[in-house]
Amino acid sequence: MNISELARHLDLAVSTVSRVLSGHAGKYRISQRTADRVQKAAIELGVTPDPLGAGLRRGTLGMIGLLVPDITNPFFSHLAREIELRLRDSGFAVQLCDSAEDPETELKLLGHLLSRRLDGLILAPVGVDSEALSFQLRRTAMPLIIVDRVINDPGVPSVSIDNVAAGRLAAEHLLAAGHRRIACLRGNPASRSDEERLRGVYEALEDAGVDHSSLMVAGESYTHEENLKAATTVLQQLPAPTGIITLSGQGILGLLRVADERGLSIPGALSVVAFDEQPWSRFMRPPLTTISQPIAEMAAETVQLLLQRLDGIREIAASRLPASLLCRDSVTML
Amino acid sequence: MNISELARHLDLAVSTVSRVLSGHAGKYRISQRTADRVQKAAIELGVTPDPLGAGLRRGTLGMIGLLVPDITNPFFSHLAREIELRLRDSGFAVQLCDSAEDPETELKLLGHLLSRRLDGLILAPVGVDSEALSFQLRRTAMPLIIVDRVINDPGVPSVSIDNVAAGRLAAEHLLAAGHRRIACLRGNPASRSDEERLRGVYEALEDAGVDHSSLMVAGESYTHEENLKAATTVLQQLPAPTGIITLSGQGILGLLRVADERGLSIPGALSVVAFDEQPWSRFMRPPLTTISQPIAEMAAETVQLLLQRLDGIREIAASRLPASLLCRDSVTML
DNA sequence: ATGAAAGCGCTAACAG
DNA sequence: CTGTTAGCGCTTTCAT
Repeated sequence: MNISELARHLDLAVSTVSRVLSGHAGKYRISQRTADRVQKAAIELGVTPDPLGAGLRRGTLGMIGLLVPDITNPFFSHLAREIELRLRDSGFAVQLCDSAEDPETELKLLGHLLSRRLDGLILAPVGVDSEALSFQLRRTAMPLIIVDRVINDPGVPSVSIDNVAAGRLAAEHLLAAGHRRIACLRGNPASRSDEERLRGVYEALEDAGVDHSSLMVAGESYTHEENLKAATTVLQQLPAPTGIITLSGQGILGLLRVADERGLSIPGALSVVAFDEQPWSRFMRPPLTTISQPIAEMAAETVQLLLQRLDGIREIAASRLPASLLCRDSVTML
Repeated sequence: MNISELARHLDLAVSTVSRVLSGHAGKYRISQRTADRVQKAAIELGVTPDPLGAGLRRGTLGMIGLLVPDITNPFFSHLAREIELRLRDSGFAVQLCDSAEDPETELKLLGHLLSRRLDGLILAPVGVDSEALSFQLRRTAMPLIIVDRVINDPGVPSVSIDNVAAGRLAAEHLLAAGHRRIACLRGNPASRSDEERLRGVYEALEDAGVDHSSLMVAGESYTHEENLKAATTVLQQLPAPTGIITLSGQGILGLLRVADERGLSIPGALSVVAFDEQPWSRFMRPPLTTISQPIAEMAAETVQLLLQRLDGIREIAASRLPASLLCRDSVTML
C-alpha cells in the first residue's frame, strides 16, 4: 500500500499524509489529532513513502556509491564498515561495488555508478593512474571523494595517510635498531601508495647516510603466491637483509611462511615491520610490529568531506592523516 | 542532460529516444539511421536514462539489498564479493548494510531495506532468532533469501552449509586420530549455526562411544578478548583436552596465542581443527587443518534462488551445501 | 517507423 | 490547518 491509498483510506489528502510521514507535520501545522491518526495507520498497515517516488521528486535518493578495489582486504572491509556506519547516521544508504583490483573493471563500474543518480561517490581506487579514469572523474558533476590510494588528479578531494611519512616511519624504526641491510616487499608496482611509501624508506635511508643500493625491493601483485615468491627472492639475496618492511596488506603472511621454512627466526635472525595493522597482527608469533592506518579517522574525514560537498562547499581538500607505528615484538636491536 | 532534452535536441519524440537507449530499437522497428543518430549523440553528450524515472515507471530499480552481520569477517567479505559479482552479471546493483553482529541493529536495518523498493534482499542473519525478526520477514512480500546462518523460519528459502555434518566432520577427524578429550570454542552461544555444529560434534562422540560429559564448551561472543578468555578456560581444565575445535571464524587466533603462552605446542601437545578456512590459514605455524565452507557455491546458489524468485518461482528451498575438511598440520595422531 | 499522452508515487508550491 | 495540482524522468500503450 502506498501513501495515496492510505490517504484515501483515512479520507485525507495525499499531501497531508506525505507531510506527516516525512516528518514535516510541525512545519505545516498539521493538527496533532490528524498527525497521530496518520502515524498510527501507517505503522499498522506498514506503509512507508516509496523512496523512488520521493527520490524522483526531490532529485535525490539518499544513496552514496562506494567503490573499493577489494572488499576481502581487511583494510577495505573495515573502511567500508566505518563509512557505511557514518553515512547511515547521516541518513544515506551505501551502494557497494568491488573492482577486484582491476583497473578495467574499475572503469566500467565507475561508469555505472556515475549514471545511477547517486547523491555522491566515494572511490578507493585500484591506484593505477589512467587517462580514461581521470577523464571520467573530470567529466562528472557528482560529488566525489577519493580515499586511501591517491590518483594523479588534483581536481578531486582526497583522504589518505601520508604514505611517504609512513614509509619513513617504518624505515627509521629499523634504522634505529641498527639495521642497515633493509628490504621491501610490495604489492602492485604500479600503485601510487606503495611507491610513496617506498620513497619514504629511501629518504630515511638517505638521511641516515645509508647507501641506496643496499635497498632490495620485490613483489609484483597482491596475490599470496606472489607474496611467497617475493619473500623468497628477498631472503635468497646475499648478503641477506636483516630488516624487512612489507609495504602491502597481506605481504607479511608470505614472508612469515618463507622465513619459517628457511629456519629464520623472527626477530632473532630477521626483523620485520608490516604495513597495515590487521586484527590478527598482535596474535601472531611473534606479535607483529606494524604500521597502522587510522581507519576510523579516515572514514570520518571522508564522510565529512563528502557531506560538506553535498552542502555545496566546493573547496578541494587533500587530507593527509598520519599513520602510526605499533611497536611489538618482531623487531630487535641488531 | 536527460533523454527528453536529448530528444528535443535531435528533434525526435522522447519515446523514440527511450526505445533506442533501452535497447528496444529492434522490437519497435526504429530505423537504423535514427537509432545510430540517437546512440551517437547519447554517447557524445554522456546521456543515460535516469534509473529513478525508469525505476518508478517499471516498478523496479535493479537493486538487491545485502545485509551481513560483519563485513570485516573474511567469510562475509568473500561472500559479499561473490554475491555482488554474480548479481552484477545479472544486471543488479547491491546495496550493502552491516548489522555489526547486533540483533537490534539488524532489525532496524531490515526495516529500512524492506521499505526501500528493492527488487530483493539477501540476508545473512546475526543468527539469533527473535519474534520481531520472524514477524518482519513473514510480513514482507519482497523476494528474500537467507544465507549462512539459519533462522527459525520455514517460510523463507535459505542457503547454508550442513552445519551438523560439518561439526561431525571436524569431530570425526579428531576421533580418528585417537583423541578422546575434546573441547569446543564457540562464538555467540545464541547462534543457531554454532549450536548445530556442536550437535554434530556430540553425534560423532556418541557414535564413537565416547562419554558426552567429556566435551567442554566455552565462548560467549565473537570478540578477540572473549576468544582469549574461552581458550584460557578450556586449556586450564584438568585433565586438559588433547583436541580442540574452534566453531567460529576468528576463535583460532585466540587459541593459538594462549597455547603459545602456556608452552603447548601444536600439534605436539594439542591438535586443532578450525572452523572457517581463512586466507591466512595455510600460512600459520603450523598450517591449520580447517573446515572450509564453499563460499563461491553458496553465493551462486543464493543468487540463483533469488533470481528464480524474481521470475516468480515461489518454491521454498533449503539448500544445504557440504563443508569440507582441509587436512594440514595442526592435527596429529595421539 | 514514430509520436502523443498517461501514469508510476511522491513532494512542494499555491490556494484557501 | 488541509486540499489541489503540477511535474520530477521515464516507459509503454495507443494511435497513426
